[in-house]
Parts: sequence; C-alpha cells; structure tokens
Amino acid sequence: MNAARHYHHGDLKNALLEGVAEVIREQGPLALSMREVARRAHVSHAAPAHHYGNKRGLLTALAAQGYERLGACILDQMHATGARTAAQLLDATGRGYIRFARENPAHFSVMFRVELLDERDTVYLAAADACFGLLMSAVQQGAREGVLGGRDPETVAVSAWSLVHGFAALWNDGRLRDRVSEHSPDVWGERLCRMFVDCVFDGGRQGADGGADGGAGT
Amino acid sequence: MNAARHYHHGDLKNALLEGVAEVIREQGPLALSMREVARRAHVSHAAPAHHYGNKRGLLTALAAQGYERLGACILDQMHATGARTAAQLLDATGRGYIRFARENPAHFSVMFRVELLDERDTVYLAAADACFGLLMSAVQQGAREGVLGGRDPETVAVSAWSLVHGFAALWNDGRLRDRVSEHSPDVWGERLCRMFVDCVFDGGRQGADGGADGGAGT
DNA sequence: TGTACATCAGTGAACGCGCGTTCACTGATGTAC
DNA sequence: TGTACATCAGTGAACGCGCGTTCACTGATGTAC
Repeated sequence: MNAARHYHHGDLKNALLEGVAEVIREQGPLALSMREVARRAHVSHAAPAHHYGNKRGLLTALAAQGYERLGACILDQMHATGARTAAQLLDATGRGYIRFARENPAHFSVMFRVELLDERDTVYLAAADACFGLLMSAVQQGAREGVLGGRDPETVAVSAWSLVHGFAALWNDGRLRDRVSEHSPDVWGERLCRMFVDCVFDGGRQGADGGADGGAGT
Repeated sequence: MNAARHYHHGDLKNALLEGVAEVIREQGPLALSMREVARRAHVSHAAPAHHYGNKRGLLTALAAQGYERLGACILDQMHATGARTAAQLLDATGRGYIRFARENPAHFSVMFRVELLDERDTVYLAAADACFGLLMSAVQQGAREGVLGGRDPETVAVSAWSLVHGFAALWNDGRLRDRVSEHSPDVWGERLCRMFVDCVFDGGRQGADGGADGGAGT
C-alpha cells in the first residue's frame, strides 16, 4: 500500500504494463480492459489512457518490452555459454527464445498478434527487427563458415525460427504438456536445438559444443 | 437473400460458424461477439445462444471443426502423394498441416487458444486427439522401420509438430511474409518438410520420395 | 530560504454504446391417427 | 386427405453491466529568481 499514499505513483507506466501482463496471464487478452489494468495498479481508470492513449497503445508497449527482453535473453544465453561458432550462436538463440517465452508468456502471446498492435510504432518495430537480426546474423555466419552444407540460409533461418517459435507457442498454450513425458520446457529447448544443430550443420555438435560444455546454463 | 424469406434458416449452425470465422479473419477474436455473428447470418441476436449456449461454445465448435478439417487435410495429402514410408507420411503430415493453416486461418488461430475453449467438450477433444494420433503413428512407424537413427521418437514428434506449427503461426500472423523472398506458404511447407525429413531420417529423401514424385500435389 | 509559476501526473464524473443473458412468444415442420 | 399436437427453430423486447473516451479539475514536483 506504499503507492496508495502518494498522488504520484512514481513508476506508473511500468506498473500498468505489469498489470496488462497479469491480466493476460490469468484470463487471456480477450479479458483485457483499460479499466481492469487501472484497477490492478490502484489508479483511476483514466490514468492508463493518459500514458498510453488506448488499449492498442498499451499492448504495443507490452510487445515492444517483450522484444527487448527477448533480445536480452538471447544475448544472455550467448554470453553464458560462451558461444562463438555459428552453430553455438544458433543454439543459444533458440534456447534463449524458448526461455524467454517460458518466463514471459503474456508478452509472448501478444508480440505475434499483429491485429492487436500499432504496426507503425517505431520503438516496437526497432525492437522486433533487432531480434530478427540476431537470428539472421547467426545463420549468415554459418554461411561464411561454410557449415550449412549448401543449404539456403533463408530456409535455415526460417526453420530455426519456426521450430523454437512453434514449440514455445504449443507449450504456452498447454497443447504439449499433457502429451509428453518431459515437463521442463528448457530441457525441451535444449533437446530441440541440439537436434536442429546436429542435423543441419556440418560437424554438428563439434561445432556447437566448442571447447567447453555448450549447455552450461541452469 | 434466399434465407431471409424463411423463418427456418435450414443450416444455421454452420452459417453461424462461418460468421465466426469471417469475423476472426477480418478483425481477430477480440472483436467477436454473439450479436455480430448473428448479424452476419441475418438472424436475431438470440439465435446463436439457442444453438451454442455462449461464446465459448461457439468457439469450441469452431475449434472442433478445425481439428476435423486438419485431419482431413493430412489424410488428403497422404493419399495425394501416395505416402507409404514413415518419411513420406511425416512429410505429408507436415505439408497437410501447413496447407490447412493457410486455408483456415481463423480456425487455426482459435484451435490453440485454450483459454477461449471448453476443454471438456468431447467432440473437440476427440478431434484433437485424432490429429495428434496421425503424427504419432507416422513417427512410430519410423521407429519400427528403424530409420530414426536412434533418436527419441518423442523428440522427433515434438520437433516435427513445432516446426510446422511455428511456421504456420508466424506466417498467418504476418511475421514472416515481409522478411523472406518466397511468398507461397505451400512452397515453404515443401522446403521445411523436405529439409526436416532429409536431416532427421536415415536415407532422407530416398525414403520420402519413394517411387514417384513426393510433391505431386498443387 | 521563500515565493511564483509552469509542467505534468492522476482524478472522477459523465456520456453513450454494444454486449450477454433471459424469457415469454410465434412460426414452421413432421408425425400420428 | 385432413386434423391435432408435439417439437424445435428463431424472435424481439427488456435488463443491467462494464466498457472506452472525454474533459475540466486538482495535487505534486521542479525550477527560476
């Protein structure tokens, strides 16, 4: 109740985004209303409009924050595993992607729903492009290293993205959980990315594991 | 205006589902209301409730219809390509999946949104299980044929599903269209499934192509 | 240290709207005899 | 062929509700002098 004492919230913009994520996690984006978001942040129902204009603005801001976090997750995974080769970088990208989706289900479910977002918002667009750039540069490094076995880089990139995106989407929607024996999405991320890199890259694991253990993370 | 003359619509249950799909295609599931669906079918706003109870019932019926069509698409692809080996069957499954998603974007976008559906609806559950069964039986046949190269069948199944699901989702959301040079989702489906089967199955294409051209369909 | 003022964050009342649900009803159809 | 009746499809009026948006406002903060 700290915030309730003050007229000025202090960090309302972020608190509102947290409220949005909370509602979406609990009831899905259909149940989202600006009034509900305001309630969660203990402010009047007109406050969200003051900061974000309307519901679309609110969701676009959440999506932009999502892409920023996604990029951070991927870079974090790259650093944590000391990725250097293209195989290692792509492995880290995929595992970072899946970890992000697990940790931020609400963001994840909004980021890919074009009909909810303001497609002209430059902050959001830039953050999304940056993430796509991380994927593409890993694949292009593979092409430069000559380890793609003559495969079209674009096809490799689309496959990799589809694989981790599909897994994350199915997992977060609860479609997969009940049908498989392993219940940690991060373990699945490791398995899927390992198999992908094994299969697609010449040299496979040698490339991905490098000197140390490529899967040093949690 | 044929239907407008008669008190009894004749096939209102299906007409309502078509209305639902139409609204979702045009404005997304957030804009869906029972009254809007009734308007599209030219009936009073209380009619949808008469048949489906409420919005959740309406969406669950659409999802069930989606799973039925998905299964039909997959079987159709299997027959059209004369698939026999596990590699051929999995290729057909993946390409049928992607074709279904392209042809039925509204169904596809609802089928995987657990929070919108009645998870106890038996028609819907049975249709979903049947589709999952098609995937699993193709993979298990691969295990019996001994062409999985010692890979865990569950991992192969999850990978395959994730790959085509991820592609279909990204494509339908418009995330991919603007970033790639090939603009036919079915061509992408062919590429992705070919690469997957090539990579994962011992014998790769030999197994997938069989006697005739494995990609004879449109 | 004190005052004046600009700026911005957040308020709260008011509005009109479309929604889901309910319910007594009416129109059409099919079947029994 | 005709009548009576049950059944089901679809109606339309009524209800209360939560919503988004607007707008004149007030409270807090920071800065200039």
